[in-house]
Amino acid sequence: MDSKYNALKLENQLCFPLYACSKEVVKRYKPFLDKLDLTYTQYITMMVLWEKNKINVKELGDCLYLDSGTLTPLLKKLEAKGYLKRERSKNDERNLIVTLTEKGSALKDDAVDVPRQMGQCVNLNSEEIKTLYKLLYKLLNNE
Amino acid sequence: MDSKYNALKLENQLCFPLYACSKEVVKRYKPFLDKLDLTYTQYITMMVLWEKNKINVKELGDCLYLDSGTLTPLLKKLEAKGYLKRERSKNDERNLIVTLTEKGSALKDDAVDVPRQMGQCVNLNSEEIKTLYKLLYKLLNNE
DNA sequence: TGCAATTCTATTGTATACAATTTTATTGTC
DNA sequence: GACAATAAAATTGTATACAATAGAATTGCA
Repeated sequence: MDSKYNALKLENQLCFPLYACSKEVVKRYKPFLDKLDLTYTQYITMMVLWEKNKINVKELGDCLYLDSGTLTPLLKKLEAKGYLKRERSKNDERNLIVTLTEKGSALKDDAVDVPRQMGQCVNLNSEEIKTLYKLLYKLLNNE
Repeated sequence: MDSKYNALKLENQLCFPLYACSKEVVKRYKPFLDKLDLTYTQYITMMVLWEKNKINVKELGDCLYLDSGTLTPLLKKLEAKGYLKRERSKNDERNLIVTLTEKGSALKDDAVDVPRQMGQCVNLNSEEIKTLYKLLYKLLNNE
């Protein structure tokens, strides 16, 4: 049953479970994030802001592995919801600085329970999670 | 430095490296798939067809974790490229059967080298790949 | 200083994803 | 056989992603 095409089978790919798993996990977030009126991408964007308070689009993109083509419309939506402000840097007008508003900051308290709730949707023990985490970052950074 | 917000840091999430890694790996496929004029999603769709030759949209969606909203336009594009045929089942007109064409079948020989080329873009040894693979499927199926 | 190269954000165009709904066909039940 | 329930695709609407390009500001250097 061995052929030169074996490597082309979906079940022999590493990429596919990665792709499918990523979508699946994002989907499991949905019920929790719906309550906050955030999409997954909006959620991880807010996460960065909760840590940094203020950041420009370039740095945000470096954190999230996203470019301005994705971030510009996303940040406009989060601004429309009142969670952040977008304004050009005084020092360098090329930079757009994103700042958390009061409302955006307050949302952090509503979100604080999401990671624990998600943890209960994942049937891996802490050892497995640690291993998976390390392998993913190794692959991501191609060390 | 410990606060109730620690769990909300991006670096403490499992979901994030999963999400970022999935996109990164798809991106590494691009140069190889460009030569075949296939996107990543089109590529994994063709993979299923190379194995099954003939399949309906529902089963294809079960294999790929995609629904008709994604698959219908994608299959129309692959049909336009001449790689497959789309026709209703005679037995049950609800089912749309997707069948590989000669041209689609021939593409398999051009694609056969892609997995090996991709393997060289991934800096994990075979043990790590096996571990990662198992953990991803465990998470995906939530066993 | 002048201006080419670079940097940063926004825009455009294409391709997913997926929830919700609609359309069409088939099944199950009385 | 009528018809409600179910099933499969397609459609609609919204939100990413990202390559390629454009536009504006800044930098570097002859």
